[in-house]
Amino acid sequence: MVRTPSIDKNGIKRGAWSEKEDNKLRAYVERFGHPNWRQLPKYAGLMRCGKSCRLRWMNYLRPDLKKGKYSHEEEELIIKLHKELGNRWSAIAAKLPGRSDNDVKNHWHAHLKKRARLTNSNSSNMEQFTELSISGSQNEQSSYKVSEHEATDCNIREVPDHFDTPCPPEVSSSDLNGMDWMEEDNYMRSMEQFSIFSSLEPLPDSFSLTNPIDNFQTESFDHFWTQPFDNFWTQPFI
DNA sequence: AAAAAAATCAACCGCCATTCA
DNA sequence: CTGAATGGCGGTTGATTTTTT
Repeated sequence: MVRTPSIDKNGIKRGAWSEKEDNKLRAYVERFGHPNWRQLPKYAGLMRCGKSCRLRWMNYLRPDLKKGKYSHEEEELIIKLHKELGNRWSAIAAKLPGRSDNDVKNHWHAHLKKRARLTNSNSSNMEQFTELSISGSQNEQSSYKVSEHEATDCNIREVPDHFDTPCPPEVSSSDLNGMDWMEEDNYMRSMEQFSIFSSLEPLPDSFSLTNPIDNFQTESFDHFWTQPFDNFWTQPFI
């Protein structure tokens, strides 16, 4: 159900995400946040575009995501909200804690569209509606099993708190093929960066002091920008 | 048992709104 | 004001799985 992994002409990886990539992205976002999605993959050691990283996080890795079957209440709410808001999936998803817009949209097209249409066109015929609801539920038994299985396989909460990727990504000469000097420099730096932060569990205080995100939260903007960038090359990004 | 059809859902694409220099 | 960069959104695709024939 996922697209075959491939690498495009710019060296950007596409298609299904591997567990290793998920771990890198999760570790990075949980530690440093995501103030800039476009820059993130470079510093997280991912050969993905920022858009792809954002999508993966929002629709799959976010720790508050709810997996598995939709409750009857959730489905009724989606139908009601869709009637009010139309195809504004993000607005609808915002009312359903733990559900992403993509997930809600998929569920609508797969399960609810037909039901909503029937409810609208034949709202007086409750018998027919009930019958369709029951057959829908039977179909969903199988999809629920799949979801449950997938959730067990991929559930973030099942993975130990400290993800198991202590080793930095390997750098081979083939990785550098086709890169100009600047890309190569950035890539090598990101590898170094990754190896630094992933090998420290937990990070020492001295590192967190130079973490720009922490500084943004605790120091004034001016104070932050007047600090010397002693270890500029090993900071995540600014 | 095999083939065909339908269902599923993660991922991609293109567009638009916002921000910032 | 303008244009580039970025984030976010909705529509669509396509590989895989499940169901039906």
